[in-house]
Amino acid sequence: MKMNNSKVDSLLTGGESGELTDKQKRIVEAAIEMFSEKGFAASSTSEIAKRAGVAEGTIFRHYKTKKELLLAIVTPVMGNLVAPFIVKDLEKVLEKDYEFYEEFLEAMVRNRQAFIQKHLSIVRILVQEIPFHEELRGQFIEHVAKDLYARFANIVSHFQEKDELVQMPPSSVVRLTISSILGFFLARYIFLPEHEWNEEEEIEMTIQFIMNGVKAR
Amino acid sequence: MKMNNSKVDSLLTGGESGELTDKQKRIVEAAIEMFSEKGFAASSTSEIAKRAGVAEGTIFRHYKTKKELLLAIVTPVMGNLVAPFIVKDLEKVLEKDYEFYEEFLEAMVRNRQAFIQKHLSIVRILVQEIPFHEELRGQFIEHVAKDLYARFANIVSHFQEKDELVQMPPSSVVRLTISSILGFFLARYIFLPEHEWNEEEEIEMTIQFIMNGVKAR
DNA sequence: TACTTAAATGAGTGATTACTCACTTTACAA
DNA sequence: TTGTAAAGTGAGTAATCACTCATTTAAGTA
Repeated sequence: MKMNNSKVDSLLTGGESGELTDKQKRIVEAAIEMFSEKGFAASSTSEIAKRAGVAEGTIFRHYKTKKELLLAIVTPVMGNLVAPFIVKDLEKVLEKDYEFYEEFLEAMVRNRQAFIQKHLSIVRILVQEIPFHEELRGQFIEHVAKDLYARFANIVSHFQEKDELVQMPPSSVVRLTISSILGFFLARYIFLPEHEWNEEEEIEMTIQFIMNGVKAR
Repeated sequence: MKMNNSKVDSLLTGGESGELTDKQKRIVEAAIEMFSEKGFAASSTSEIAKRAGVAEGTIFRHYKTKKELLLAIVTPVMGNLVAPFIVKDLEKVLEKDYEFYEEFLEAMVRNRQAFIQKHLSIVRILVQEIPFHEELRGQFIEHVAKDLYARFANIVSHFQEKDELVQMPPSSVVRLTISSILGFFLARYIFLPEHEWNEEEEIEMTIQFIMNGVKAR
């Protein structure tokens, strides 16, 4: 297996069962590969088993259904999408660490980019499967999108109060900021992954672009 | 059928066979619904036939394979994604109709938004299926992405020469512009379609945001 | 009206699928 | 070493799938 095992270790062992058995790891790894390459619906448990080097029945020893396997893979990653925003005493952290919105923005973009890079296949699965799975979409909206918007809006308010950002509904600043970043990440990682991207330059440019778009005038 | 038939008429009859028969139309409409709701792989020809009110074999009278049905649906729409940019004598059109990049941008965003709205289900299918179908992705890259970038870059150059836009590689301006718009459209139509969007306001805001990001300083 | 061609049908086909379960193998404790 | 529980296996199951094709129906022409 050429798979980078840190992908399995770092996020998928936080469950109630703790450590995954070797075979379970291989099942998860094979499923991650297949789901991201072919999509959930076009990936058969038979092929996942073959790829993992286990019997098909073994998959169902560990996961009741094929869908449960999918959810076990994407749920932790989805839960972590908002991670940088879940900080106690956010105001204090902002005051201490980020004098300007630009600094916060840069830290956040780089942090999320590193996260995406690290869990690329799983993020791909998430993006690709959300339109087709009600429970996934429901979770995404309730536990990611809403939370992200609310917390991010607080951050924007913080910098608006320092007259750093343009006076506009915070949720609008959030929406514009996220759209730009999302548009870049999706093109970069989902739609045109083979394109030659100068990542560093694109990130820098995106941040400047966003800053020019939302700074106080 | 509650389906708006203009979706079938306006883009899917330009083929070599001209008019579609009534049953063919119903097959296409049912397939559009199913593919966009469930994805290609999870949509069965049996269910498409049932939804269209025809026998399953009828699908294969008109389309050799299920994949051919998919391609017949998305290919015309994909070909039209670049339509606004395929104009003879582009320079003359720009000089005559668009004094500022902002005017061009607004016209283009509204035009594409109207197009997406009109062919929403098909655009959804396209976006959802591109990661899984090599030929789709190949076509998208060769006939849409590259063309769009090249032509858009010419447009940006045009306005840069008028000192209207910041001096930066045209392809970068294109990338930033498209990322913002793409991010908005994807959130609006694919990831969070149930959210209450004030479309007019969001478009206006997005255009101002982009202009602030790329206008000459 | 009869004949021919085209369109549509639906039963059938071989393959594939998610999952089950009887059996086998492995791991652990006494 | 023996016994028990856990993990793993792979043949089998009922259902589903994309597609075929013999037959029926519909449409058009003379």
